[in-house]
Amino acid sequence: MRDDPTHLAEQVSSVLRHLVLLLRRTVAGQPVTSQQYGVLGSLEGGPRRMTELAEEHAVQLPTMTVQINRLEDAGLVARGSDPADARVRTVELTGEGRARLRAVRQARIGHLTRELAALTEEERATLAAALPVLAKLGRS
Amino acid sequence: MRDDPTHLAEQVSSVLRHLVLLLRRTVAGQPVTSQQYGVLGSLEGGPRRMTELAEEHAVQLPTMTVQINRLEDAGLVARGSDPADARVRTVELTGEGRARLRAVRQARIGHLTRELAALTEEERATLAAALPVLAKLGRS
DNA sequence: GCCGGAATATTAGCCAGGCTAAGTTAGTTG
DNA sequence: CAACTAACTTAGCCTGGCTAATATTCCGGC
Repeated sequence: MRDDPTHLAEQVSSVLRHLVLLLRRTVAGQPVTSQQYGVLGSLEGGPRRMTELAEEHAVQLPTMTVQINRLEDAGLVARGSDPADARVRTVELTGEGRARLRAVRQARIGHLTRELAALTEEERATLAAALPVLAKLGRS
Repeated sequence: MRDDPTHLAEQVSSVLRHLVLLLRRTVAGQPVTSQQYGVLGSLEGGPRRMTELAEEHAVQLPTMTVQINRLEDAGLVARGSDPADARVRTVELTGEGRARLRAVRQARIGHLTRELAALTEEERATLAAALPVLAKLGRS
């Protein structure tokens, strides 16, 4: 019974709770919120339209509008227009936005790297093996 | 270089993002929010005081006050008093609260169980092996 | 060509859930 | 017993979700 799905589900549930709390602690008080960071990340490859951003982040369009408004006020992104379709607004990183993104990413990866460095080689291997499985969850 | 901490950190970061989005989808539209569910869970073993709850959930006391107000309005918890110290308020599950907790827990575990059942035996074993490692993160 | 419906965004107004600062009440201690 | 500390609550602010209601703009059929 040790490896039946229900028992495993309870364990996963408990670990997930731990990870969520950990994330909350890690993220608190950074120069951009985690949502803002996520949006900036989506813009790294070039301008995107509002609908794309909303879908990618699984939020409604008005939510993304507000989010982008804040980022625009902060000078991290700029709105533009699609010459081919006057309905669509595009959003792209400003120089400052790009710099901020880099800095926050570095801080986050650095934090996580230090956590992982505290593990043994074997534990890291175990974790690495499980990542593809975790990535598969919810895709079914 | 495949298993160095920084590279692994980037992968973990990406998987975490996936899991957070997954959780959000899973949780949306349930009869209690995930925070409320968490608080109800803390009360399962009997009455608790406000400070305890706030600490356990890593929020400030006023935040917990509001949370408990809502749960009380919904009839899921009841406030009481500590006879030994009139300053402290205790919080406990009502019958309805206990029933709701059971129902939501069952729904969540069920959902996760179905996800896990879609994996192969081997994938589940890989995941199970990684759980203790994940649980260790952030405890350093 | 233009009229109605679809697509793209935004605005407005609501709710949950965080926070800090300030206030109240009750214990504790010099 | 006066002053401090502890436990909560209230008030006011912010982020980040949502839906419903508006512009605008595009496109297809007549």
